[in-house]
Amino acid sequence: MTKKSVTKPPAETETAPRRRRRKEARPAEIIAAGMQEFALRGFAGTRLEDVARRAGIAKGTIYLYFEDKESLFMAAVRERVGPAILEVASFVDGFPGTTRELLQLVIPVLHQRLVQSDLHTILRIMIGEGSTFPGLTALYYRETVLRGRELLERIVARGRARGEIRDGAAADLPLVIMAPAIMSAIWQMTFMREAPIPPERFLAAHLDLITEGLLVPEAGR
Amino acid sequence: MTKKSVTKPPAETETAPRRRRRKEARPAEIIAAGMQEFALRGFAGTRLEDVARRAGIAKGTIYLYFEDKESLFMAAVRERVGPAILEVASFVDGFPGTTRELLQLVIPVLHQRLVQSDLHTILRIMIGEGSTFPGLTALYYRETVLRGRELLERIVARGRARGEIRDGAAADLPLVIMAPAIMSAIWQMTFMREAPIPPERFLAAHLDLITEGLLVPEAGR
DNA sequence: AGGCTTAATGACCAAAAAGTCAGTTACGAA
DNA sequence: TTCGTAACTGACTTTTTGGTCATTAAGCCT
Repeated sequence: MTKKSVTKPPAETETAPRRRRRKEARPAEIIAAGMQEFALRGFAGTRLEDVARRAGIAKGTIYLYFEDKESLFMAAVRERVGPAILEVASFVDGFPGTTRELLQLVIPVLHQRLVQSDLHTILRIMIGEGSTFPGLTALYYRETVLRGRELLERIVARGRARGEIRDGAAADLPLVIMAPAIMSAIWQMTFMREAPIPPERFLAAHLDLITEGLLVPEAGR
Repeated sequence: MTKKSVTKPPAETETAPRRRRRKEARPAEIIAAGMQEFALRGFAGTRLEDVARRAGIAKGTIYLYFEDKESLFMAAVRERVGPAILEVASFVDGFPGTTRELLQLVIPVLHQRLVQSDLHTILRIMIGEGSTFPGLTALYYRETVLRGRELLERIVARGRARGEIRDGAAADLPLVIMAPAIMSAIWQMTFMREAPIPPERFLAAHLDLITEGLLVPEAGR
């Protein structure tokens, strides 16, 4: 092996240039490729080399657009997560029906957004590696979790005002309303292989648990 | 720097020997130190060097007792998780009271075991890095998750037989019963810093949601 | 006290992957 | 057509860390 900083001899049909200059399109492509690799290997486990290959560029190009690996991930959070929450929030205000109907509308969307899409990837990375990267966690909390909490709180406040939601510890921590959706996302990512449970079953159980509770109304007190 | 494979010159007060031979105590100590580091940095992020320092030994000593990093983690799962589940399972059989009473007894224990103790560390690593290490996931599913599912299924079957649990999608997927506990564990590990919510609030909301449901019994249908 | 077994050590090795930069080339402007 | 800019490349450097092994010494046995 005596080659040393020698570039490859092209010598082939020069139909399409091997390189393209596409300053505008690159960032989005790199983010997309990054999310796919992050989903596969987690944050620490992802090699920028692989992200580059998936995006069809060289590793160095990534550093043209992003400071480092962490910046890339943060950019992904910003681009993907923001819109999802806003979309759900929009139809809570001014919804005409009962709380039951509202929940039956919102919870499926929650599942769809959390289990489908890239959101579950981000969720997984936050859980698994958040403590190693406090900056990521803070950003994710502000941009996603906090908005989600506000949304749920608005639903509960509305339901209470209409006399449709019981006072009690559950209503005091609206966050728990979405616990089954989170569990579903975790299950799909983690134990799908060992014991497949379709997301629809989680969704059905979720709706049933929240709207009806587990026990028969009159049983024991 | 000209030292080369030269050991340090002791030349100090020879009160206690710097090394001890303690074949029996080491494994447990290494596991304990490992769990602490895993909790702090995740699986991939943990340096065996740090585990060794925490255990007060040299890195090489770890390899005297464990094949590699993965074996160490697996040993930790086996040692910690097994007993916890069995303990809970024991008082479900032959419990005399109502399902409501049983849940009010079981769910707090679930929280305690999941949020306190090392269990939440293992949970976090499974979620975050399980897909990178399928062997770990399979072991964890067999030793923990499956046993937990069986436990919940037994509770639901018992409650149905006594006419205390409603038929419905929630009862068909007993797994969802523990969703709020998992959410609590995740919250403590991940967003504690951003927005502290004490585990007791999750526990209270959990009990309330499972036993009473969210909506007022008669509202809208 | 001397010898022997083996637990324990930590310098070292090799692999992997993040990050750098001198050189290459697409492509718009002159 | 030529030229200059800067997008792009990928070999190289650096850092990090899992895993090895020759050497040391604790502690038992005789």
